Amino acid sequence: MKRTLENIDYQENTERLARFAKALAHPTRIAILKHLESQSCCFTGDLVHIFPLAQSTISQHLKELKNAGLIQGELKPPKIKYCIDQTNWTKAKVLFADLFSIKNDICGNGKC
Amino acid sequence: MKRTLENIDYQENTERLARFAKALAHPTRIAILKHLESQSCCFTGDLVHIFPLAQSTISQHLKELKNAGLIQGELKPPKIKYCIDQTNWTKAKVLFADLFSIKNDICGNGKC
DNA sequence: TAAATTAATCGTATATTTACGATAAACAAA
DNA sequence: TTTGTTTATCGTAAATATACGATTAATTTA
Repeated sequence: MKRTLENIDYQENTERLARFAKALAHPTRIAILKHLESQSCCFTGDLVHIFPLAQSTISQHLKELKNAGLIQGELKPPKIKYCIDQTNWTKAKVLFADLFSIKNDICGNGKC
Repeated sequence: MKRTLENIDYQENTERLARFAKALAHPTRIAILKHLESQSCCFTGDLVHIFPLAQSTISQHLKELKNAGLIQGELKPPKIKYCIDQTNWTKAKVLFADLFSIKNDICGNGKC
């Protein structure tokens, strides 16, 4: 970015969808989410063993997923259990589905 | 990124999904796609009038969408008509739907 | 209390992204 | 041929993303 950035006002959903997409814009994060889905939940340490990445790097990816609202962490001292945030996960699912289904609105008024 | 980058081998679909997500990771590009869907097609110039961004910036966003395969340009000298690339658009739709539907596979073997 | 375990955060280096203006290229129209 | 229109590309600046190792913080265990 540079100088201005204009601060364009996009539709709320457009902004939200872009944020979700950004969180999904890295293969490691997609893989983490897939793993969370299949295992329902997991700890940071599990992921450190699965991926050939530093613990701090995994932690950073988890932070981004958390900031995007796609996962949530539950304290299980001394570990932290991460799970999909079902509410936002569903929200994201709907937003993506909407984007890809516009084409089906043949008459362009949302009624068909 | 830095030094190593490890070059982790993720599943083909994971990589592809991440690339699509990256293309969608900016509100301007989402808005461009929504506009393309509603209008079916449009010229670069149209977008320059719609968004308060420099022509070169719009062009750059279009390039990224094109590189991701989500849109394609057709020469209509001296203009260029951009449309959704239906093939890849469908591919992306399926990949996102798959990601968000893993949860429905309750028994974890893809059979339910 | 001391040591071990777990995960976040800090500091840092490099790559990529995003924006702009300026220029170039392709073509139509005069 | 010259001019105007349209869009891509170049060069550049600033912000963000991605990776690492080192450190810190919280809690359990010995």
